[in-house]
Amino acid sequence: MADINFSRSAPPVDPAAKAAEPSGPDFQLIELLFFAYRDFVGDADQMLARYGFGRAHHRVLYFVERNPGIRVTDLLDILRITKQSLGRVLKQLVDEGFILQTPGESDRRQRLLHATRKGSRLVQELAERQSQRLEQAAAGLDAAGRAGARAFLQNMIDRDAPPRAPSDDVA
Amino acid sequence: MADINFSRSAPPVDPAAKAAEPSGPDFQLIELLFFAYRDFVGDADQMLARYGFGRAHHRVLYFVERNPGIRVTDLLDILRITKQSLGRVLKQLVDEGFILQTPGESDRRQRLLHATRKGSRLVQELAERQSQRLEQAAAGLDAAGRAGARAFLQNMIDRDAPPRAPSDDVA
DNA sequence: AATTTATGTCAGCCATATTGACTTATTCTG
DNA sequence: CAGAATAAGTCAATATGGCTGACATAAATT
Repeated sequence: MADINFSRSAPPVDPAAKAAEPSGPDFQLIELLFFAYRDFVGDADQMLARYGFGRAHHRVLYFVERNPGIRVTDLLDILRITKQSLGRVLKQLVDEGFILQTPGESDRRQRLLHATRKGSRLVQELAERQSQRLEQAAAGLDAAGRAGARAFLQNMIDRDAPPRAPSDDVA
Repeated sequence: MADINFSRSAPPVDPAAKAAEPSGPDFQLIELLFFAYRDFVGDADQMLARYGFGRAHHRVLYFVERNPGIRVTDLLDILRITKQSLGRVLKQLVDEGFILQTPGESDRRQRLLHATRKGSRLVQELAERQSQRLEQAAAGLDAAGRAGARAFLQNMIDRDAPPRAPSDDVA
């Protein structure tokens, strides 16, 4: 694969060519994000396959573990998927004992979601593997660099949760 | 959605709680990556929909634009998909005049790929929109922070392109 | 009592990816 | 040169994870 222009090989951008500012889009950074995220989720994909799960299961289980007792509606808002899409993977996670549903105390229509011990353990395993990659990536950086990386990602996120049309799906 | 534990709302991690180190996986950073990447690709998705394209088309067109004259095999190696998957979107991009195929000069089995002017223009538009988000995210950072963000992403990427089994698909 | 809300479900469709099996050119090699 | 290897393409079937639309049920609200 001679002379392919992506991150793993020679950097396409000469760091010394700083003079002419109107250099257009930062292709290097765009590619960095693409490859970094791919490898990042790839870690989890491998482990999930051993359970017969996919990324969708990971996301659901993750946010349930991180938000114990979350309502279905709120989970849908975080994931930004439809309840039909959620339903399929959630059912599997419940059937296989990774998530538990309990009726809401004040509102018994709710089916509040909790990770079981088994579910928590899986989330933990997955997070540890992903965190390992993140720690190694941060290892070469000083405090300012690490803070910068975190702040950069934080700033990339839309401030205002893009408004849902008032009667979207949760109608 | 009271008290949901994700990046947009109150940070789950108290920055002052620095004492006990064995704090486990960095959930905050994991979530930051998830939401940041989602919004990042969301920008492109919107524009692509106007052309009847999806993310797969974007990736193909992007790497062709960035690697003019690339061979199909090398594109497959970058994208890490099968030629059948590539075939579908590549055909559309060629049929609709975004990509051009030219026979290799020394090896006429090759169908070297080039973005047409139309294709380049679309890549540019998409990259500008994505770059705008990246620039805004970097705007609040000093030089050290920006360098840190870039280095962090770079370090997240697997050094060694994970070895393909010697006769994987390109058989 | 009527309406709204929270949740779930059926059916069908789309986009993207996979495996496996073959075909057609063309190049390389013994 | 004959045969093997390589570059590319194609057909068919399947999986995953999304989507829309149409309903159903139970519980809460008005």
